[in-house]
Amino acid sequence: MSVNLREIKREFTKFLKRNNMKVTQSRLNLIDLIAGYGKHFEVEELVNWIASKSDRSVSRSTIYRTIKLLQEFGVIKEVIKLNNRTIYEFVAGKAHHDHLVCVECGKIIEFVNEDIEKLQDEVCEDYNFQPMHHRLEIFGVCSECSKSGVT
Amino acid sequence: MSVNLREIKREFTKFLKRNNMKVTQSRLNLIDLIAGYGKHFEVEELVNWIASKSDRSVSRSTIYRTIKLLQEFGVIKEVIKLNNRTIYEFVAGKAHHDHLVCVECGKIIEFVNEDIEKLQDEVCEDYNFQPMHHRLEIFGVCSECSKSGVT
DNA sequence: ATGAGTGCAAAGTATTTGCACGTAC
DNA sequence: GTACGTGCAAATACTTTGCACTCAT
Repeated sequence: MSVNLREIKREFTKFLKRNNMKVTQSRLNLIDLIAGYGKHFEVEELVNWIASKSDRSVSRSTIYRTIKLLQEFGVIKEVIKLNNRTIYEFVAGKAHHDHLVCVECGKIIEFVNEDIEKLQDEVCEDYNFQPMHHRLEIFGVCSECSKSGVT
Repeated sequence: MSVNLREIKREFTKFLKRNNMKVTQSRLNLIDLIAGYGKHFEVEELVNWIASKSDRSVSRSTIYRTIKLLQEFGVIKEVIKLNNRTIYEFVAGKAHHDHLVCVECGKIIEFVNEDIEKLQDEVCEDYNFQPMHHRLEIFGVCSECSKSGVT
């Protein structure tokens, strides 16, 4: 499924105006770039990838600053926190999902489970807690690694 | 429920010997200290708290090094990763649980939900993924903060 | 006696920030 | 024209590491 980037940028533009922020090339470009990267990413990785493309450069600082905005706007999420690494994902147009993380090869598997979501909502109700977002990371060994590795 | 620290230290001693590591005062003390601290903690917090106690000092380096061992041994877990903070918990003797984190006041609420655990196992089976551990963080606003704050 | 553990200070990462300059409005 | 955004380099925060000394075995 490919999302409509034009639509996202139009909405992001509204979001920026609504918050009295400026609609800059960097900000709009970053949406294209992150969407173009097309997979889970870390900032360092993204910085290097963007630098490797001749056009539309965006500095590390602006990337950090814009990622925060895009998180507020809701198209990017911090999906994995492993050791001191932060792995982000462009989630626009995707159903909410959680992740299996292979500690051997680093592979990230996305899964959707409505029942888990429902149970979480129930827990929150029990505690009168208003959930904003959540992160479920299951760390383990993927099928390929458990096949090959004896460990 | 209060855990039997003596028993934990005895087991940790075995663990160290099994791994050809030395059973030092620092390592055993840290178990007492962390258990004595009695709540979720960050390293900086723990360092300061330990420094404030006159006896049994343990350096920051050793704390970091020992926390890793205690995680392997299984009595400590990284339960929350928020921004660039890592919050640990002494989990020995506690049933597995997950956390609600109030983004307003920082309060951490523990909850247990067997059904969520079961569903996670099912997901892992579906993907032939061998789970080792997981972390479920639900971020939101606790009952007290939603009462008081208009935001 | 010996090698692993400890504490310190230095180095390494990841992220944030001050400031001068550029650009959207 | 003005204020916000950007890029750079410096600063910060957290964690790891090299090394000399200490302690468990």
